[in-house]
Amino acid sequence: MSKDLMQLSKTEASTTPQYRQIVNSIRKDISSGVLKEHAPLPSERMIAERQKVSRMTARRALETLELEGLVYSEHRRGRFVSPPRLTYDISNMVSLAAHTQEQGNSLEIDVISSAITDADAHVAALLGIVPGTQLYQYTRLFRSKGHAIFVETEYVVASVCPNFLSHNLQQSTMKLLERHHNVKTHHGDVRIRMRGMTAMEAQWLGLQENHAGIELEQLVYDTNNRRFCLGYQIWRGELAEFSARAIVNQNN
Amino acid sequence: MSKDLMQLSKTEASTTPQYRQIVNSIRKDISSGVLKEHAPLPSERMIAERQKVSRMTARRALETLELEGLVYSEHRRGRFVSPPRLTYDISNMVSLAAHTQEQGNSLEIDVISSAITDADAHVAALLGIVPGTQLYQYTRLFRSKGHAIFVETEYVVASVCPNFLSHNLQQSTMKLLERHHNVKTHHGDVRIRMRGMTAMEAQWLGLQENHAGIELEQLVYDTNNRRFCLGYQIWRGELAEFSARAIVNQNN
DNA sequence: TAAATTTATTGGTATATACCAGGAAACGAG
DNA sequence: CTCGTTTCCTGGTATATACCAATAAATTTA
Repeated sequence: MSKDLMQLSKTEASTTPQYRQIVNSIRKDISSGVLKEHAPLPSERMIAERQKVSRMTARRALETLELEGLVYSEHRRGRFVSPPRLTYDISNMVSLAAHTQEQGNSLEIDVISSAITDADAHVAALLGIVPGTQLYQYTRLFRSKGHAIFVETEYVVASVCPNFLSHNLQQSTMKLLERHHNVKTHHGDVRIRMRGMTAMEAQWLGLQENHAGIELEQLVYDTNNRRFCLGYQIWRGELAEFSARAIVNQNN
Repeated sequence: MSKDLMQLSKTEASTTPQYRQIVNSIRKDISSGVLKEHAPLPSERMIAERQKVSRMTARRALETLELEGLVYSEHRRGRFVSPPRLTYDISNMVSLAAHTQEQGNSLEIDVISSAITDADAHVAALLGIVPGTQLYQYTRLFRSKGHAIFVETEYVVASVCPNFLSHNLQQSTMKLLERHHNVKTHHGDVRIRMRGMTAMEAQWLGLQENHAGIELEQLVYDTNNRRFCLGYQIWRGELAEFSARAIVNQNN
């Protein structure tokens, strides 16, 4: 046994699990720039063969990198290096698109569906309306440079904006409401939580079911302190970063 | 083949993967209350035997439930039902402990370590000080009803609060700074992101490496608009929910 | 050339097996 | 009754194998 190998056996080789050694090696390749953003990683079988491990071990290594957020997987296409996170200022509810473009990132919007629906118990409770009230509901996919970032579903109280769905929804809906329906956004109550994606959400984003995501719930109030919109964004967890400014309450 | 089985084969049995059927069945047990919060789930081997699947399949089912946030795993002890999330209002930087207790939840604080250190490049850049500046650094574990929730590491500029570490750190440090060092918190810049836990963090929280977590970074300013504290909280992802109020900027 | 088909590659699901290491409870000795 | 040891149970790591399903590229066909 060479001196080098003996060194290894005292440090990494013996104590660190094999799959974790693979993780470390790939992590190095990513941080050093050998693997650039959106570059495909070697496949499970490739790693298994080259590193002389079973495919399941290679797989475990790649899944670990996904958990860490360094890598994402497109369903049955392969795994790729995650790009840097997109920071979303939660104070900026009015025009995410414009703001993102200022940061130098493009932001494309696809309308997946739009419809008139009746409020179910959950939505009604949050919006403070009676169940059954008419709502406009629409789901949109947000992409940056062609890569899907998050999906948003919004529920708007229909009575405040007749014929709302006749607008082109590939733009800020808050601005639409202000311009055409005289609804001025005053503030929003925001909640952020982590959860796995549903089959549908994963499909929209081109990922696999249960991909780790961050949900952002927004309950939007107008200047008369009336709730008129409820929105749910589900972000690819590895891409999201939320920023906010917290002001300390004086009478504390 | 019985009529029941034929029904199944058209709906779940044939199309849905076995591990996902197990997931669904356990999910039902949780939502229906058969399995209560912190109750132990059946072990991998138990599920494998009872459902007549291999242990790896049972394991996959349990890992999926972890990803969904319904279940958490304590290192080599077993898996348990996640309790409801704890909501943390990010505007309330001053006294999380007091606020949490108002909600009816206890919050215990353990001091894991505390020391005097020199600012590294990263911390220095965020705090706007020169690298090497003296800092107080301490790490604390926050628990509710005995269950670990998150770990926090804070860096406080030493010059603003001489002998800070002589205080009992099992309380709000912002209040300590205000009371004893005349440092008044004015606001904080907060960032929230998802990431896997390091080996150390996982150990502190009694979880396994790479458990999905949410990191909350807080850069705290005093009333003179000077940055004096940088904090990192890493929450168990399945337990965290962050709330905030976003005020729309008038000149938008 | 354009459309349809075949083929190779990728990840997804699943089994059966083996050994290791940490935690907890049962047990036995002082 | 308490302290230390043993034993059992848990998840953690790892291999080797098999077949499926979706994608994408290569190839054939019209």
